[in-house]
Parts: sequence; structure tokens; C-alpha cells
Amino acid sequence: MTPHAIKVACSNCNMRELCMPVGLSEPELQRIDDLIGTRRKVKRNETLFRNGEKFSSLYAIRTGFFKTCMATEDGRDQVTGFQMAGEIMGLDGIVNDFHSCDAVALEDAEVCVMPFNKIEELSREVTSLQHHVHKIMSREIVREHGVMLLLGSMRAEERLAAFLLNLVQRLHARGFSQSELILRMTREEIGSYLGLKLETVSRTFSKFVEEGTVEVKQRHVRILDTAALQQLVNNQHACH
Amino acid sequence: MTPHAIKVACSNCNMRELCMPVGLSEPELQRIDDLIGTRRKVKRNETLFRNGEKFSSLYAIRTGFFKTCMATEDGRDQVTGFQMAGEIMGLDGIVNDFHSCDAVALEDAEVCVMPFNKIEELSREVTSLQHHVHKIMSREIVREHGVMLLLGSMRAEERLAAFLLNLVQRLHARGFSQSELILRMTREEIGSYLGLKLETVSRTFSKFVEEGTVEVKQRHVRILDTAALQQLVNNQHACH
DNA sequence: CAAAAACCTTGATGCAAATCAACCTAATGG
DNA sequence: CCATTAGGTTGATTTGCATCAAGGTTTTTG
Repeated sequence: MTPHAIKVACSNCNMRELCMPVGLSEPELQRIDDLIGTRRKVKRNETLFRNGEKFSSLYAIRTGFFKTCMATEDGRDQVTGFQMAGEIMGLDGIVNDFHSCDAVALEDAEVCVMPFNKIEELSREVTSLQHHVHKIMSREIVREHGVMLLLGSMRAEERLAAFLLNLVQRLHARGFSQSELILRMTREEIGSYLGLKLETVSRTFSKFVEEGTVEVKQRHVRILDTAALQQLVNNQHACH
Repeated sequence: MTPHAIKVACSNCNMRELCMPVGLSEPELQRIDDLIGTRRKVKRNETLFRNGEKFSSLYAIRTGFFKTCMATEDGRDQVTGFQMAGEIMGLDGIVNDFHSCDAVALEDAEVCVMPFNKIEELSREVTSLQHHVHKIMSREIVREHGVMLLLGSMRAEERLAAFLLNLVQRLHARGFSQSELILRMTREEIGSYLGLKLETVSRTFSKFVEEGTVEVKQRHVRILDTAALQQLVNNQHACH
């Protein structure tokens, strides 16, 4: 398997501020360029890496949308996250030198391949890169804490509300609308991520529509009442 | 607040192999000793750090047992992990320079305080330390993936079985029994971690006892049939 | 373009865990 | 040492979500 690969550079990449440290000096920037070995295109439904594969690189998403998921020997499957442009994938592989989850493109995508040994080497010399790497990993840990809270203590509506708000917030940070989004994943994938069955996801969407909180047409979602969703996430729930 | 603090060294610490890289040269070891600014004693029910506090250090547990938990403005509370000797706490603080969860001692404990700027400084020079820090963070990410799987797709019995097996496995790695353990946390804390109510935890323990899988006397647990617990975790569940 | 497959919605029903409640037991403190 | 409190068990009942099922819509593909 020879991945489609193109030699490229960060210094003129418009995603840089999302995946790289800011305030680099000119010579530092030059060196950062060396981090990206290649770019790689991943078609919809193809995997970037798989559970059990040797770990060698982190991946920065340039375009497209991914899910990461774990499968157990028995059929259980859990989506552990959805990743969009500027986000980093592959951190799971560092500890054992093998990936422990699958990364699947939910739409045609392009990623920057950053060999991890180069990252380590360079971050010994460029302090801001070192710090950046630590922050990225810490951010992922904190994100997962949030998911644990969601899975451990929220009801279906609260989970879906939190999910939508999180997605739209990240999209907004990338210059997209605060209120409109296209879901790149199926109801089943949303359900897997949120610990719900696809029917429950569908019903909960319908409930939101009834209440006038959102408009849903297939995968196109428009949030009509952000405050109502926020309310759901914050307030335990209206009862007692 | 002046924390009780004692100046000490890693080089003769019997926990070293758990929290530090192995195979360090003599001079490297000397330098690692400088990492530990102080030790700090934390009494049962006291916090090592709290949500919102400034982040400055990672903590290696020397003795004792901790929980980390998140609270939201509304009363929701989620235990995100239980930590024992040799494990590292505080990684959540790196990303925003503030802690985003509380670390509470479940029994009198002692931790090594490792100022993070020193860690970063030294890991620029000692490659194996750098790699070790990355692995620790990656390990935490992978652990949390596992918790997400548990919370997202397992039933009560499966969750508790997975919990017990995980605890006993970690204790065994520290030289304790493979089959006996003392729970340092309440049923409510177990429940919070597993996304269950305390009554459900209690009932599930009782069920295991009935089935002869474990013996439970308050917080003393003896595992009689590890395979049965393993079965529960692996096999979706016996039905269909 | 028609047929198949994948995805989504909605309804009826069942069940695992939450909730409510009572009581028991072990720690803690004056 | 007894009183108080925190922690734990067990039962009865409720409920939110899963499951089962059927039909609709969109996308894919031969």
C-alpha cells in the first residue's frame, strides 16, 4: 500500500495556527516545515490507521472529517471522538508503539503526516513546540474527562445537546456558522459516541424539532435556540 | 497554606520504576533527582489540587490512594479516575495552566511534587525522560478510551467486573494479591466512576456474591473466580 | 434508470437501572 | 461509652432507553 503523498510545508498553511504553536521565529518556522514528512489523502470510509498497526506518526487534519473508534473482540464498538481540520490524531499510539483505535475518514480528507521521532527531536530544541505537544495531549485528556461526565451522568437530551454545542463551537472556531452545521456522521455513529442507540438519537432530534430548538433535515442541522440547548446541558434537569 | 514538605530524591526511591523511565545512566539519575522539588503529605479527604487552581506541577504518588473528580456548576459530579502509588496526577492542568478537576486523597498519602517547568527543561536534555512523559500522557488517553467504552456500551455487571479486574491488576503490578483487595472508595464513588448509582453498585456486588464470583465484606473484596469476571467483560452478554 | 443498500423515523413493548424508602452496620466524636 | 453520622444493603416501584418492528427516504450501484 503506497499512500498518495505530496511533499509540503507548514509555513504557508492556513491551518497552522490550529495545529502548530503561535509566535514562532522565522528560523523556527523553517525547522517546523521539516516536521511534515508528507501529506496523505484519505478517501471517505478509508482508515488512516487501524488498531494494532505500528505507530510512527501523528497526523494533523488539513481537510476533512474523521472518527476514531475502538472495537473489542466481541462485537462492541465505541466511537471515541470526531476530529476536524486542525486537530491532531494518533496520540493513542505513543504509549505502546501501536495504535489502539481506528481512525476513519467520514469524508474525503487530507492529513499532514508528522513522524513522531522528528517531533520529539525538534521539540527538544524548540521549546514552544515542546510545550505545544504537551498541551495537545493535555487537551485530549481534558476533552475525554468531559466525555466521561457526559456518559456517566447525562440523559439522552443532555448528551445530544452537549454534542451539538461542542460541534458547532469547534466549527465556529474554524470560521463556520454558529448555528448551522452538516453532520458528517450517521445517527448510529453519534449514538455510539454518546452511549445511545440510533433510534434514541433520532427521537431526541425529533423532540428538539418539536420544541423548536433546532431544525433538522437529514444531516443538515440549524440551531434555533442555543440557550435552550445550553440550559439542558447545565441544569441537571428540570425535574425535582 | 504551607504544605508539609520534605526535600528528597528519586534515586533511592522504590517507586521509581513505576513513575520514572528505566535504564537511566548514573549522571541522568542525578539530574532526575532535581525534578522532585519536595514531597507533600495529604491527609484523607484533603485535596492535593482543585479545579480552578493554578497548575504548576505534576504529582507522583508515593503512598496512598486518590480519586480525581470533576464537578459542574449544577450539582453533577463525576469521578474520572482512581490513582495509586507510582501513578502521575495533574496532567489535566497543562493545557490551560489551571487544573480542571479535583484530586482528593482517599487515604493518608504522600506525593512527590514535580514542577512542570523543570520536567520540560530536563526532558529537553534527557531523551528517555522526554519519551517517558509522552508515554504517560498517551497512557492516560488510552485509559480514558477504555472508560468511554465501558460507560458507553457496558451493562452494570460488566462495568463492575471490569473495574474490579482493573484494580486488582494494578495492585498486582505493585506486589499485592491477585485476588484480594481493599476498596479505598465508597460505593457512591465507584458508582460515580462507573456511571451507576450506589444502590446498583451494591446490588451488583451482592449478585456476584450470590453467584460465588467474589466474597465481599464491606470494603474487603476477594475474587474467587477471575475467569467469570473476565467472561463478563469480554462476552457482550450471554443473551442472543 | 431501476434495484439494492444504507440511512432515518416512528410506534409498540420490555427491561435494566434509577428512584424512593426503610433498615442495618461500622465508624466517629463529644 | 453511647449518640450521631456516614456508609451499605435490600425491597418496591417507576422510568428512560433499548429492543423489536415496519415503513419511508436517500444514496449507491449494476
